[in-house]
Amino acid sequence: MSSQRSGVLELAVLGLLHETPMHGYELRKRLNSVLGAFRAFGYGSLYPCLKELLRQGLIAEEAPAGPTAKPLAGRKSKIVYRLTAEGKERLQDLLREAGPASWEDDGFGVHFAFFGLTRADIRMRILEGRRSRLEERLDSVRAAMSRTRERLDSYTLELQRHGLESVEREVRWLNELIASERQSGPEPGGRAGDHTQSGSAGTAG
Amino acid sequence: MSSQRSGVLELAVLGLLHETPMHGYELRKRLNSVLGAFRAFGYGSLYPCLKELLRQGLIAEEAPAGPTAKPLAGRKSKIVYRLTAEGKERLQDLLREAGPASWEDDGFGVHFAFFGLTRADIRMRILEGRRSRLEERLDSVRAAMSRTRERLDSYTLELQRHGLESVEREVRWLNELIASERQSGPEPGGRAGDHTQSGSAGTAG
DNA sequence: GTTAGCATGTAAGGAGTTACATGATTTT
DNA sequence: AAAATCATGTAACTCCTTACATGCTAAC
Repeated sequence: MSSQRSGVLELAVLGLLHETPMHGYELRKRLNSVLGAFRAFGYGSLYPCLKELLRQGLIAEEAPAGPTAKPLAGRKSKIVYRLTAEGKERLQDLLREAGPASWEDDGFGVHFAFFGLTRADIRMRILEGRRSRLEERLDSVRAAMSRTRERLDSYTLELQRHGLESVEREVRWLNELIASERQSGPEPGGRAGDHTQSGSAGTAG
Repeated sequence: MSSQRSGVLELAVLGLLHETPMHGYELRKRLNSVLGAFRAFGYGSLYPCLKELLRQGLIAEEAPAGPTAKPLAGRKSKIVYRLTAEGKERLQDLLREAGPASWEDDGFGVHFAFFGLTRADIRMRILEGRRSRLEERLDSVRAAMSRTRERLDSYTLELQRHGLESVEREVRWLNELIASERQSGPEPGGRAGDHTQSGSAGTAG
């Protein structure tokens, strides 16, 4: 029955509101701009999510700046949301989560979008996790392709070929990112702490 | 409450059973081999789907070959499914559907996997529909990127860049496929009819 | 003064996923 | 006869999508 417990949206909303307060409509545009090519949300997902985050006290309505700037007559105008202290904590928790969910397609994209707020060691774990996940996929597809060369017509083969190449391409991309991360913050001891950005998302192409 | 009305699974299952009868376990493996890198299903999706297709009379249990080859004592062994006449009709209907659903990520992949069973004119419409869809996406992402160059950190930018490149790559792939299709079957008049394969999924790289 | 776009929401439901439960068959 | 793996199934749940309903605000 609704409630939007977790999912990518929660992280995305908290992450965006961490930058600056915003109202829903604006949030949605920015959401689809940041997640860009690989994910899109509609209002039907966003507003229920905001409602739930509000209920949990992770976000709050911003007090309207000017003194009685339109005294909200029948209650229907822009509602600007901001992150609460609990919301910031929750965001940090989500950003520290480096489990399987962070290397599935959806989870990875959103986590990556907020790498700027993520600790270097977590970034590395997510990048490596994602890479293993993709390599598993490559293995199983390649295995399936060689198994008796299951009679496949040319279109199916072409689809497989293109799929494989896409995944291989992403693996190369991850390799570059990982190399670039190692350069900027080798994490010498068991260090853990500040999460200010330090990696520069390699222009290593 | 369940029922699996449409969705990609129905097409995929009917398409696979069109080649040859199979039981569920086998079907699932082949499913994940054909759809390979871009989609995977579990039993929790497949079996309810088979159940529903059975209910609709689109598939049927194959009569066990040998005479009373294990008289199915407590009913628990391999169940081989085959396509019925209605199932074949339904498959043809699905293969003729070239609407928005056929150029979204999921729908496109599955439709493409069965291009061998699809009429040439429909193939073309789907390829072109997919291409427009991706070009829309490119436009909106590029627009978002240039709009005041929304302050984005380096990771977000890197994500956008990689996303754009992936989509551009797919567009190029589609262009090659479309060119290759035009060569083999230019569809001279208002021709419509046979759906035997004739395109050869261009090795035009 | 009416179209167009900004802004907020809800109800119903689709399409799978997860976790579980269980039996049959082959391998060691 | 124990372990692995083949094989089938269900209940509960998740997360989002679609379609709808509404009102405000600026431009023409």
